[in-house]
Amino acid sequence: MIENADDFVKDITRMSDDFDHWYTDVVRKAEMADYTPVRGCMVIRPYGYAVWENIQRAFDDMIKSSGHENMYFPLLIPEELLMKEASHIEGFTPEVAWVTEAGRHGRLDQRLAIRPTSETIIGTVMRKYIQSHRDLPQLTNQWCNVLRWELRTRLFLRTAEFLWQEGHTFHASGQEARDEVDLILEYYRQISEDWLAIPVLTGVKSQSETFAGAVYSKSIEAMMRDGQALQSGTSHYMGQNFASAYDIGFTSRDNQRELCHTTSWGISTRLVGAVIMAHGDDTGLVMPPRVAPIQVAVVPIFRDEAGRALVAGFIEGWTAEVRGMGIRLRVDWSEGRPGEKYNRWELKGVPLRLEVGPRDVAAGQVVLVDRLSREKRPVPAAGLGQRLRDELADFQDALHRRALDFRAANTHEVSSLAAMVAHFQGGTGFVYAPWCGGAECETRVKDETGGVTIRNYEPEERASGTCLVCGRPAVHRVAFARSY
RNA sequence: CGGGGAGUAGCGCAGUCCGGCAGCGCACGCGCUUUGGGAGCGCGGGGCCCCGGGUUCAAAUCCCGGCUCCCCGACCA
Repeated sequence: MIENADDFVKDITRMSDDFDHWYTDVVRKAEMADYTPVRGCMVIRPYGYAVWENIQRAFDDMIKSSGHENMYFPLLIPEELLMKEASHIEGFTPEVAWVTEAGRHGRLDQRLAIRPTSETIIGTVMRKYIQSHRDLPQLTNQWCNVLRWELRTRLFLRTAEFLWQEGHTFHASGQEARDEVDLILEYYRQISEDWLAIPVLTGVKSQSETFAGAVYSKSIEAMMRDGQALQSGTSHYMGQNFASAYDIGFTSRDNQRELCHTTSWGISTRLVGAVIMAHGDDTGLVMPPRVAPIQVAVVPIFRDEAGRALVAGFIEGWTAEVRGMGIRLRVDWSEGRPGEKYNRWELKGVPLRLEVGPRDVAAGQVVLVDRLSREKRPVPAAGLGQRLRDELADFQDALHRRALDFRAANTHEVSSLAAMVAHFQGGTGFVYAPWCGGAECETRVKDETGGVTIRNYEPEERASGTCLVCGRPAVHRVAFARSY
């Protein structure tokens, strides 16, 4: 591993040599995030945080358009509250951190959990606001941090503390709650595919991977460039499990006391890691334009003060127009040679670069370079804003198409456990197989392959053939993969 | 929580075995020359050698105790 301090591509471990080290090198050298003195906790640096902010904005707009409202709930959850829903406790207790002292003068009569997720406190609070069927549905969301004491951490993908949104909704009927789960899953698909250019499998999780306390969980599953799957968002139907444990009820139209049906759903800063691992290459990051903090980097080239002034005047001639079209453009006036800047912006994955020197000024043009092909194309300065807008849209599409092609090339189909095991001896990617629905067969695959699991499946899709493990009639066609 | 590795300048490391002036590369500051794919030369600043004890004339180095981080597994968004 090369770990020199200078922030250049020559110091990034090659992806093909060691994907894990490549990832860590890129995250740190592109100034996305870094380690801190706090165990398992990262600092998200401005360039990484800006990506998260863009994701936040996009998703926040989506949920508000369908009537969801943001709230904020306490970070600390009294032990008694956390402990009401049996399977939820079982799932989360191992990774919960506790506050057991409260300063010099404070007294705690019970310890307080630092939220690992907020079903318990939100349910407890929201029950006060739900009396009648007229109060439903309640469509709440909060943007916050949570803490889960993970033993093994990885920047963005798994840290003890992370940022996310958690939606929690309360409904009068099960059907309405199940529709909510599907609506949010569709939003997540759009965020991933339309904004991040990462194709995903949408579907339901097997029972063993269902959220602690849920009736069923759905997910979006993306493929990283090492062929491993990344669960990138989840949407859960809780049935009346939480409503029952926390007594979240309402009076129905015909004056009957009924329990709510609830959902919860979340996406996190893990999505930033997904962008890095789904699109990056040996040169560094590749940012999808729609969430790229900088969409166009301009590198001025000049020899002396006179040249500098000439180039500066030329650039000023069109930056206002470009920015006015909502394009995030940055002119790099920092010291340093052009070559150094080319490499820095490529490392950071900026989709488009404009090189502008005296020759270009004379010709009334700029040299356009895109991060995918890295070919140099002269384009006229006249109408540059529209040209850049088109190029960014094309780039977004090309990146998505590349990811689709990559996934297709790394997706396979098998019909027997032997074939599954053989594939994952050295192989990666998604492997579809018919499955009977039995947990034992799922476990068997995991044991025999050393960790391959069912990512998700389309519940409506009926499988033909027989279960890859037990040979009984198959019920579902499911996607298997190694996952993060 | 098991196994492994590492804490020395902002970053990456050598020095530790065999005790004896605190080093190298990059980064950083200044000057000059440069600038269309990672510039060159010169000068310069910067240290709680992870923490606490012990041994010794003398400890980055040896001994004892502790802390932290990273990697690999099992667990997880």
